Amino acid sequence: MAGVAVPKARQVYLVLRERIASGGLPSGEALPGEQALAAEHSVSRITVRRALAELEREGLIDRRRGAGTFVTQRHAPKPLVADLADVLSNIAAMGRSTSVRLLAFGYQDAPPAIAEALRLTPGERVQRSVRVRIIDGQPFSYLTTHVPERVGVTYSEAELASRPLLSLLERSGVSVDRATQEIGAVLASPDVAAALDVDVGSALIALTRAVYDTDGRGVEHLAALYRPDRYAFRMDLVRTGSDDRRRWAPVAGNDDGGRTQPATTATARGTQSRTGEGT
Amino acid sequence: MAGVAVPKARQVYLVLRERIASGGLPSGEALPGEQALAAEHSVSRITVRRALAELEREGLIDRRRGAGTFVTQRHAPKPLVADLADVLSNIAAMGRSTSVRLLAFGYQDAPPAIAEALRLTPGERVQRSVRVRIIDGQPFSYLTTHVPERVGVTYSEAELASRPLLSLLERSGVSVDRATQEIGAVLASPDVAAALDVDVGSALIALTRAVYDTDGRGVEHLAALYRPDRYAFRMDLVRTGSDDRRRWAPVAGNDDGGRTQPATTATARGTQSRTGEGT
DNA sequence: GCATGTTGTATCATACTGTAGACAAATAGA
DNA sequence: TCTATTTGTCTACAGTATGATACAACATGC
Repeated sequence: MAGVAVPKARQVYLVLRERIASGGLPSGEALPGEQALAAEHSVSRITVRRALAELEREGLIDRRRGAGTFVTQRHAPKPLVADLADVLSNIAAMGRSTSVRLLAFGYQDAPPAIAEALRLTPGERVQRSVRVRIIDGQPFSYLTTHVPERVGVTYSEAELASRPLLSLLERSGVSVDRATQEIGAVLASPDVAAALDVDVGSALIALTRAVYDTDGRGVEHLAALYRPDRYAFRMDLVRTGSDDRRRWAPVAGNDDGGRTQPATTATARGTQSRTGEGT
Repeated sequence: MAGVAVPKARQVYLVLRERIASGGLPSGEALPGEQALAAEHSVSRITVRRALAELEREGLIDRRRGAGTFVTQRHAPKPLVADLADVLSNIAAMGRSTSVRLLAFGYQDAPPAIAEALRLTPGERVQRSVRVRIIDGQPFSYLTTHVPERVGVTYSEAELASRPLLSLLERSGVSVDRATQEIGAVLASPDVAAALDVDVGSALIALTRAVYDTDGRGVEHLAALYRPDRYAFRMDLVRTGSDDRRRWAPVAGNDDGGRTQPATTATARGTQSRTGEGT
C-alpha cells in the first residue's frame, strides 16, 4: 500500500460518520473527547480534529468549546427502499418524482464480459447507454446498459431518456421472459462519483442484471450503481414448510411498491457494527 | 473535504483495479501508457506510477520496460454466490468448509436502533455477539447479532460459535415466522477491515435482517458485512402475469440450490448456491 | 469561586504527497 | 540499423499530513 494509503484523518472521519449514520451515536449524544478519540484510533489529537472539522462542516456534529462535541439533531432522510421481489416495476408507482439524465449513447463492439453474460457472438455490436436516475432532484443511481444492436435500433435516444428501457423492449416485440441479477458493492470511481455527487471512494451498491427473452437470448444487460444513503433493497421472507423441511420463502412483490411490510415500519437502516472488539 | 481527501494515487489505483476486476481490461490486454493515464486522470506521471506500482505489487499487472504494462493472466477467483430466495438455508450444503470465529459475546442494553427494529421496550437487555465466518480458510463475512435476553439465555457462548443461530433459536422453542432484510453498501471501518482482512475503506455489502416470531416479536437482529470479492447475492426472476398486468416474480429457491437458472454463465461455475444461514 | 474537562489556537519538526523536468534503458516495429 | 515508444531512475521543490507539546478560552459542576 505504499503511496496509496487512506489518510488517517479520513479513516477517523469515515468511522465517526458511519457511527452517526447508523444510529450508534444517537442524536444529541456527546462524542468522546478529542483526547479519547485520539487514543481510541491511535492517532494524534490534531488528526482527530481534522476529522471532526469535516463532520462539522457537513453539519453532522456540533462542537462547543468547553462543553464537548454533540451529534446534530436533524435526522438524515431515510433512503428509498425497493422491494427486491418487484425490483423491475415502475419506480414512479412509489409516488416519488423521478427523472433521467442520459450521459452516453452509442453503438460499439460488445465487451467480452457483456457478450458472455448475454450469450452474444464475440464482437457483436451492442448499444451502450449510461443514464443517471434522479429522485426529488437528487441523483441516486448510475445505470449502464448494453442491448444487442438488433433490439437497440427499435427505439431512439430520446425515448431512452424518457421511458423505462424494459417497456421499450416489450413495445418492440421482445418477449421478455427471465432475468438474473446479482448484488455486490463497489467503490465510486471519479466519473461515477461526479455523476452521483459523492466522494471518490464512497461505497455503492452494485446490481448487475441480465434479461433474456423466451428463446433464451440476452436482450439487456444492466450494471447499476446506487447510492446506499438514498436507495436500499428490501426483501420480506416467511418461514414455510413442515418441521422436517423448514425453509424460507420470499413474500411476492405487491403493487404498492413494497410499502406493506410485515414488520419494520421504520426501516432501521444500516445498523452497523458498533465497534470495539475485533482485530 | 479539507484534510480528509483520498490521495490521487489511490484514486487512480482504485479505478484501474476496478477496471481490471470487472473485465473492462481483459487479461493480457495492454494498459494505456503512463503518459496517457496521467493525462486521462489529470495527474502527474509519477502519481500514475505509484498506482501502477501497487497494482504490480498485488500481481494484477505486469510491467515491461520498453514494452508497456499488461494485465496479468491469472483470473481472480469469482465470489461465492448466494441465492437471495433461499438465503437462510444451511451454507454447509454448498459443499464448502466453513468455520466461525467468535469475536465478542455479552449482554447489554439494546441500542436504540436495534430496539426499534425488534420492537423491544427501550433499554431492554439484549445479547450481542460478533462473529466472523470463514470459508476455505478465508474470512468473508462479519456478523453482528442482537437477540433479546430471554431468548439469548437458552444457548451458550460455545454453541453460538459452532451452530447457526437460527437453529439455536428454533431449538429453544422460538417459532420463527417472518424476516425482513435490507441490502446496502458501506465502507470497512478499521475493526471490520482487520477481521475481514481488507483495507480500511474497502466497499462491503451490508445486509440487515430482523427476524420475528409468530407473535410478531423480534427474536434476532443481524447486521452482516460481506466482502464483495468473496460473496454476492443472486436472484432469478421470471416475467409473469397477463399483458395488462405484467410483472416480475422471484424464482423460489428450489432444492438444487437454484441450479436451474435461465442464464448466468458468468456465475454458474461449478459449485452452486444454496446458502448461508446467518451468513 | 474554582477545579476540571473540554474545544480552540499556536508552534515546530518530520514524513508523505504531488508536480516538473531530464535522462537512461529496454522494447517493438519499420 | 534506426526510430519511436515505453518503463525505470534521478533530482529538486512546494504543499500537505501527521505528530508532539504547550497554552488560551470556554463550560460545567461542585
